Amino acid sequence: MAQLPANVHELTIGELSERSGVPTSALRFYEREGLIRSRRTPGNQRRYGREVLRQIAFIRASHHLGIPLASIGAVLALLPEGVPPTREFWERASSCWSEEINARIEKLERMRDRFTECIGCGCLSFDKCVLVNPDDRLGATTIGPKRLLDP
Amino acid sequence: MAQLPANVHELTIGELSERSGVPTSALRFYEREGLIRSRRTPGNQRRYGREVLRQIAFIRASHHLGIPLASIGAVLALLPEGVPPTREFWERASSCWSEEINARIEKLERMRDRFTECIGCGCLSFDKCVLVNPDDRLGATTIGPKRLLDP
DNA sequence: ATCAAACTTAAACCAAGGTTCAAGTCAAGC
DNA sequence: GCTTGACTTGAACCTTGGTTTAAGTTTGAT
Repeated sequence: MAQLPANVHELTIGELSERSGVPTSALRFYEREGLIRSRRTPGNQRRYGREVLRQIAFIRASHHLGIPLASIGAVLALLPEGVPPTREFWERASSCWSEEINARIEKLERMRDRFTECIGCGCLSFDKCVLVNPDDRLGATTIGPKRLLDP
Repeated sequence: MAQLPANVHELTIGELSERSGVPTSALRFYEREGLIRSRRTPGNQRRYGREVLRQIAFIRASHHLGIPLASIGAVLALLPEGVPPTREFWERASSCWSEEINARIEKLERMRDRFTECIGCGCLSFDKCVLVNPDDRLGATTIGPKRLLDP
């Protein structure tokens, strides 16, 4: 056996993977995409601080909500280095995602109703039906850290 | 100029594209995927019957709802050839999609609430939080023409 | 010093839903 | 019967969120 933690406060990628349940390949991917960071040993291996565990929890939960990684990354980029994020930070992030989800739910409901209506009236035509060729620029809400920056 | 319709009842791919607003590349793709069909001229060019317009309206509306093309194709495959589909057919398809959308909405609502709760209690940990590592096999509803076949 | 386990990288591959391109063929108006 | 725009095909490419593989390096216990 080898590769046990030299430093109690730092995790190898394997340990981080085991504790988080996220494959190492995904962890490296997250790092390439700028969602998490690591220190490197003199031999170029990754070492993670404990705060990364919570960040990964946030990534997974957010991603499971359907938030794109790029948006999650934009929020995590606001985290100051080293300093543990405040609870307020997570709460603001949460409300940010909630709004996003609410918008998505409303959009789905609207579309469902339109579709049923559209089928009901038998139109399903390119001229009249909003669903067939939607100019739905309204639904294009921006996901991002705006509301975190601007409380 | 060239390629005007030889037959009033048939459309070239360009005409179909123009009338439907769907690029020819997408129309060919739909055909490759089995969602629509075409007759061929002796010179191997596609000609479409007018009924295809309505099928494409259905495809676009369904797809805009977030239904995967494969599921849409499975429903369209039930259309008898040549015979114009009954209104009942579209209504059953509609209710099929509505159920799917409702399930998706409910799932989103559940997740939104869990996420807020999870952030609120400050857990966001791998052990306790359902969102971080969900065993959410319940949400894996099958989309398909089952309900159309089995009224 | 040695050894195996764990790590490193780049590159290829997957799904979905197409778009773009190259190279060649068809249809129709004149 | 020629020209020109519309059509044909296959193959490569795109995005997102990763996984897999190959080949090589580091770590730490013995």
